[in-house]
Amino acid sequence: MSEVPVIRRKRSPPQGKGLAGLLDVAALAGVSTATVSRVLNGSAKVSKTVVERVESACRQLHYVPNGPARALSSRRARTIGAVVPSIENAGFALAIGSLQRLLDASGYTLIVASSDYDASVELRQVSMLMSRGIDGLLLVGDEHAPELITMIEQQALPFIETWSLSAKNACVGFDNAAAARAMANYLLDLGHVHIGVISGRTKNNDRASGRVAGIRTAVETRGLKLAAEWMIERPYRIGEGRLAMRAILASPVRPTAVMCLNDQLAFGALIEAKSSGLSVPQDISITGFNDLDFAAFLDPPLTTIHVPADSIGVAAGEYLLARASNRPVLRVNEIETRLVVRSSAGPPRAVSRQGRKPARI
Amino acid sequence: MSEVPVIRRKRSPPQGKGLAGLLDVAALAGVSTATVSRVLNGSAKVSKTVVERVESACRQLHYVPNGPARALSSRRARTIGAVVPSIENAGFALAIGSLQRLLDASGYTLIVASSDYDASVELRQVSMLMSRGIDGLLLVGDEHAPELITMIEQQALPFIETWSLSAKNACVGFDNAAAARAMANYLLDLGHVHIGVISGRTKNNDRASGRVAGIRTAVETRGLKLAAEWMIERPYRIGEGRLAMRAILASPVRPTAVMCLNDQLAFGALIEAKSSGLSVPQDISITGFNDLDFAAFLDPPLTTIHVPADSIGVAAGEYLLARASNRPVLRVNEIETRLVVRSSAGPPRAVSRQGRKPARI
DNA sequence: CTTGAATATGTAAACGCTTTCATCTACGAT
DNA sequence: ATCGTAGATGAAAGCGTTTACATATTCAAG
Repeated sequence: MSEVPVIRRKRSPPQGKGLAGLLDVAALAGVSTATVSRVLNGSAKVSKTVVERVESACRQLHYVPNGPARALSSRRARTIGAVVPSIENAGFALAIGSLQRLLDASGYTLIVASSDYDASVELRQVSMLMSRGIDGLLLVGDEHAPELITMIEQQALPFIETWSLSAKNACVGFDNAAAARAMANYLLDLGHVHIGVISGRTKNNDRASGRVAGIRTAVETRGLKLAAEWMIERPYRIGEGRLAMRAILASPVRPTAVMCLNDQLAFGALIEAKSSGLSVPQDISITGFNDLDFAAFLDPPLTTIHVPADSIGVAAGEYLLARASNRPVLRVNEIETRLVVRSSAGPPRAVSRQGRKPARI
Repeated sequence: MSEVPVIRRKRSPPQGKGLAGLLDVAALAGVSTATVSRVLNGSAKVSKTVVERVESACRQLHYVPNGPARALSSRRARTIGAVVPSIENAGFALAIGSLQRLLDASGYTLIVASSDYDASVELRQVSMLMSRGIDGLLLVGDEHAPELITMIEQQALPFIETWSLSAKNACVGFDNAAAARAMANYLLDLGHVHIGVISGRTKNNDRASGRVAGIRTAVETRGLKLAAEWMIERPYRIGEGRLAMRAILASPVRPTAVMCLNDQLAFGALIEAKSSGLSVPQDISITGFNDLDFAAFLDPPLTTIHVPADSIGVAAGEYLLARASNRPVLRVNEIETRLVVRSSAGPPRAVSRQGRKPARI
């Protein structure tokens, strides 16, 4: 019951192992830890001589600041989180890459997680990121688990949605419906009447469903309609595009154009069309979406919608950084997409209602 | 000069804003913070009733643990860092994706940074990751800035190198030279004598240089040699592969086979060969490396080396996780690659020393 | 019974920083 | 001289957890 508390230790060998801590730097430089911190963060005026002493001490000791301690003490993690459907998807990889570079240049770190197009996984990932401590969050799309937004707002975490436009949340993206509509109109203008659609999964995916809706609008505006048997939904992969095209070609009446809502699907569709003896675009027109690196190199080069994924990443990063330092921001940042006309789409041969026998399974 | 220290505050409104802290949970559950912590981490036996009270309190308060505080206190960040040359490269994206999923399942977070194939950037990124607090590190290749390894070892940070095999560091990868040698031998066995090589940048890149070395070995073993004018080094991109092929085809004498050390380059090379009127593989054989998703869909399908990038990610993750919990590990984990024979390579037409006029530009 | 493990829980000291105050100098204005 | 003020630095209180150590409590064995 002594009054004197037991001092357990006050660190003498620098930081357990052999790592220098702020205290060691301060001691070497002959100043207080407060001053060292000020020098390191530039958070207050410090005399020139002291700055030099501190910097040299840091160098001598190979001082490496302790992130968690900094985060805990300053209540800022200098970290941004991002949850994308799949990092393996080239578009997202591009955006993430550019975002990462941008953040890095500002001393921020990026943590990426993927939801695999599953809203509940997304929710889990976000809560994990939040408990990790992040100063901002990037999400893809405007369709999430209901608790998601609540949770984010409850903690007052700045966040931005990407790839779509949102009616109420901050966002950087484009009007998926409008872009797809533009492509559909392009085909309609060429004279196509029978249009097939190979889309990505539309569940929990406003980009995919928006694009389909856009096409539908365009088509119906002209008094036409989309045939259900030519509407196929598949994961975004080349092989899947191929299978989807095969199914479409097997239908008794074939469309004269097939819109793929992603370049991978278009790649597969193209392969299948060619390998079943059709020539593109004479026998069938095929279009893509995204304008990935390979699109221009396909045979024939793919007519597609160019989406500047890297700009999305950069814009999202700038927004988040601005929010992190309380700078003013625009809620909506519309990114421009454009129809890239190459040669995988052309006018239909005629009102081709051909009766050729279906392609081989 | 009073003896009684001034108590500045002891938090009453839960955690500044409105976020519940451990203290709040403890209060609600009627236990100490230590017990709550024990329940949350399962780090010690706690009676059933208490566990329930605590869990319910957590739920009621929407308690979200504070990562930085945890990391600081426990000295474990539950975070793994990875520095890859470029996240935009499909191979790395694949590996990172599978690594991320694996770590996620174990409650770990992944932080990815990219070095852009630059050793000094890599060094910077690693030191940034270290100051962020990581429990393990994934690196690509066995060639780094000299200070890098020193720095890592000084902090006793577990790390693993990937994609190559290392003589001294932990690694999961394959023998790049051997894989490329196998491909070269395949071509040599087909009868090719004049072989061109389109490789990635070999500077600071032991994978690329290893592959080139492997080819050289194979060729020289047969008493042949690689012609310098058919050896081109370019960034890993389709367009670059095309340009490289164009240059090779412009040389007075053309090789009968061109080995591309990456599928993107092969893609470009293929396009160029075809568009300059050559048929593949009759006029010229082309091979790739990596077996990316599109390889099987090119025309003709690409003969390439299959590299299971996702397995590399998983194996690296398992290693790091094992190290993090002091489980035993193997230093070297050799991943199997295999030659995938498709149809972009075949026997040379003859001892083709054709004098056709060079392709355009 | 007493003693001693074993078990369950509480207390409070770190963890390595940032940041609020307080202190101390200098120096120009009065 | 005296005071006020601005600028530079130091002292120490947190930040929200984990965890070593201390403190009951329980129960079997001696």
